[in-house]
Amino acid sequence: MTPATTRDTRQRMVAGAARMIATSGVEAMSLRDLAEREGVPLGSTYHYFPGGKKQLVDEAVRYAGQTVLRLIVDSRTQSTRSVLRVLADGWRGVLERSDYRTGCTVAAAATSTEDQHQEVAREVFEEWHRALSTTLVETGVPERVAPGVARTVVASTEGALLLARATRSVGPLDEVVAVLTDVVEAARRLPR
Amino acid sequence: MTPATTRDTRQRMVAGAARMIATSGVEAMSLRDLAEREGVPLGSTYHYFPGGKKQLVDEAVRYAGQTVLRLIVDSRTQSTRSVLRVLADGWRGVLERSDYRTGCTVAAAATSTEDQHQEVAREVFEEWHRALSTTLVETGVPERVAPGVARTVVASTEGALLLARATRSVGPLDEVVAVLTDVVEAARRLPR
DNA sequence: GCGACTCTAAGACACCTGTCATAGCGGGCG
DNA sequence: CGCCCGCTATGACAGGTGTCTTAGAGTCGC
Repeated sequence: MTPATTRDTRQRMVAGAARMIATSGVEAMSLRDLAEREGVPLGSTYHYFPGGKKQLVDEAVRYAGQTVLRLIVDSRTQSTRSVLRVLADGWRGVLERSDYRTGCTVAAAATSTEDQHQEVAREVFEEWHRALSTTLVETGVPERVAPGVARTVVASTEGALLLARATRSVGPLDEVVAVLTDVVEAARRLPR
Repeated sequence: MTPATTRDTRQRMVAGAARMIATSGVEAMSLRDLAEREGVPLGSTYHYFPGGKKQLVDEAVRYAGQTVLRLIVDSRTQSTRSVLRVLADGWRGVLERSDYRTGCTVAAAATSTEDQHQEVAREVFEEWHRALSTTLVETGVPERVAPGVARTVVASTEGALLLARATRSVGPLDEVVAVLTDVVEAARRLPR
């Protein structure tokens, strides 16, 4: 076996924390629960994360952010499916796999009481927005309106996720994506 | 003095809880903090709310929901300002008064770990959606597309609120409302 | 005035939280 | 082999949480 234990345990904690945060929120995520659920010792938490829970949360949020960012960036090459569809399918999977209990890790960080986590959430949201803007421009949306449309896509996706969790159905997500698709199509027809 | 103490103290707790939930989330809202901040005795909590924290939270969420619902319904009469502007101005006030720390009580309930609170959030969201749908239809949006547009308005407003908090600026709210306005206008031009 | 009842005051209870210290296992390197 | 060091295991600590009890103050109607 490779000396993968270290990286492995650490990575497992980050991924597990991301999921738990997306389900319960930052404050309600307990280190004991996480350690138990991931089968790692609680005592080791401060070995891997000397900064304690705050550091672990920040890394989890960045990790979750990168996962979504990759979705957005990768969608640029597969021209058959639009960014909207890729995003919607990704979130649909998260919702269905968790029985509509898990949402967005970054959104949870944004509503944390800790300023530090809100700041990280801000940075991730900004990354998403930039990538989305670029993608939209590349698919024919005028540069002038792309930022506003991209912001709306980010916002309404997060909102739809919220409604989907409360409703325990993907309905809201589908409805919102349908409207959003029209918005992007209309934007593409605008004069450059 | 009128015997307003009872109603007063109770009402103060509900309103205070709504604000604290919108700021810190359901789980992070502490009954001790609330009692101290509102100048009411902690011991009396279970006199007014025999169901404990859960009952208080549910009432706070319904109270916050009704406040927004009234905004939507009332906007029907004042024809000069569209629902979107009324909603945006309301949220802008909440954000600015709290230094971008307070969001939506109902959204906080929707991300709670307690199923009971998620259910209440669902009901409130549904109320908003119905009222908004009706308003949109009355202002010329075809009945066929109104539900989808209304859902998108609710979702993107919630999402914009999230982004505004993380960004500590009303920018996202304004951007989203601008796009949303175009969406509604376009919907009005659709064949009935 | 007096009884009844609403509300307050204070505190105790069990539980859970993040944090950290200390002792011990275990395997890779010299 | 023997040492060192990354990692684990265990448990303690202080502080915070929702909850509930018990005793007392205050006030209203009769």
